[in-house]
This record gives sequence, structure tokens and C-alpha cells, in this order.
Amino acid sequence: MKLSDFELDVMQRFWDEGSCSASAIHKSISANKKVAYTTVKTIVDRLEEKGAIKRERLDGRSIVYAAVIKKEEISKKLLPDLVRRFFHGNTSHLITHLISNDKLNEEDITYLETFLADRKKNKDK
Amino acid sequence: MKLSDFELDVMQRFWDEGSCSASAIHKSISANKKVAYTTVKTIVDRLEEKGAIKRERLDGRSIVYAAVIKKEEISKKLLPDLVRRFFHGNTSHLITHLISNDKLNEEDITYLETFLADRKKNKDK
DNA sequence: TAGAAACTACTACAAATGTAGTTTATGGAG
DNA sequence: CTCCATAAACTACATTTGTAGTAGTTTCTA
Repeated sequence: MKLSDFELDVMQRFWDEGSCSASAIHKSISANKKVAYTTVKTIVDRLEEKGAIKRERLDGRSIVYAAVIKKEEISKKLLPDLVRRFFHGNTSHLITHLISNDKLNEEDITYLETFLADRKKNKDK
Repeated sequence: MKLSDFELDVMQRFWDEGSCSASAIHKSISANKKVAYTTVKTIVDRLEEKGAIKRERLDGRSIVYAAVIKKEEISKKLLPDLVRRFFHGNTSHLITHLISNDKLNEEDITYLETFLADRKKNKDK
């Protein structure tokens, strides 16, 4: 399933906040960028056509939709593409890039070290 | 600068192999998917219009183009978006996701540990 | 040197995307 | 019970993207 940027922004709301109506999505998105309600509704309609969300119930006249596809289904497609394109298919290179460029704080680093250590331990089992 | 998927695939060649002609790009891409030469040429033309590449010289009748924008310029835009969308803006989450899901081998893990250790050392200086 | 091969420039077009207006129906406030 | 704000449904349209054909031009090659 291929989703456009705007469609992804809308899915974000379903993934983060669960089921909601088109107007709820519109309110949420309006906080960041000016966009007409009907624009958002169009995207919601397209997501429904694509089978990314489905009608769950009614709240007054409002249709409450729920996500059908999971965030992971999308990221599992996007990540390998990105790694291939920008890091020669080598995940380690992406990781070191992230560590170098994304100003991780000490806490993050420690967390990662622990994570790596744990992973090694579990691997041995 | 926003580039489409196909445009990115073409840029890939410039980034990896340096300056080249439309037919060289076509040959390279043809190895993976069947596509007409003129299709590739159209993408190359669009990349030139966008200012992503420029004419460098001629090789017989062939125009040899060179990348203008750097890979980093693009990935520096895409990565934060991806992290925001799929990992709540938390880079560490993306990293642990990559470590967990992308079957890194022992070598990769060791490399990362070393990388983290070095980074810590340099930070102290 | 004449024709083939290959390359550029230009044109075309359907599908996807971002954006929003118009029409119609209705839940709910007073 | 009536009216209106609001939501759904439908329509519209410019731009971008993927895809490729055609026409014209230039370098080789036999």
C-alpha cells in the first residue's frame, strides 16, 4: 500500500490517537497548517478507498473511522527503501549516521549501549 | 527540493557513480526494471529543470550530467520526517527498531558498540 | 558517402496528489 | 417543532509523476 505525504499525515492521527472523525482530524491538522475541512475529508475518503482505514461507527452525523493498516506495515516498506537509497543498503551506516547527526544526548547513548548489550546476551541463549 | 521516487532512483546513479549520460543511467536502471530510454531521459530532463543536476560536458552527442545537490541534502530532509512520522520524533526509537528488525550480524553489532564507545570518548574531550 | 544507430528535444497522456467548492441532508439547540 | 450549523457526498481542477512515442539531428560504420 502506497500512501502520499498528506495521507501519511492523516494516518498519523489514527495511529497516535486511535479512531476519530474527519473533523477531529481536521482540527488536529489545522493546528499546524491551514487547510480546508473538505481537503482533509477528501484525504480521509481516499484512505478509505485504499482500505487504510474503515468506518467504525457513527457519532451523531459524524463517521468515526479506525485505522486498518498498521504503522509497522508502512515503515517496514519505507525503511528498507531509504536504507538502500541513502546508505547503500547498509543499516549500520544509517544507524551511525543517526548517532552522529541527530544530537543524541547521553541518556540516549547509554540506552543504546544497554540495548546492544542485552541484545547480545539474548542472542547467546 | 522535492524529488519523486523515480527521480531519486536516477539521482542514486549520479551519487554513486558520478557524472554520466542519460543512456548510461538507462543502462543501469534497465538492469532492474524494464523502462524505455525516453522515460529515463524525461526524468533526467526534469532533474535538470529542478536544478538537481547540470550539464557538465559532451561525450560525442551524449550530454554528460553531474549531480548538483548532494545526497545529504535530501536525506537530511527525509530522515527527520520519517522519524517524526513513525517514531514520534525520537531517533533512539528508530535506531532500536533498526537493530531489532534488520537482522544485523555480529560484526555490525560490534561495529556499533565500538562506534558508541568512540563517540563517548570524543565527547569527553 | 549513405544509411543505420543513437541521442536530444518535444509532445502526450493517464493516474496520483493537493486543494477546495457546491449541494444536500440531518442532529441538535432553542 | 423549526431552523441552522455541520457533516457527508460529490465534483472540480491544477500540478506532479510515471511512462513513452515521434521527429529531427548527428556520429559512426560499412
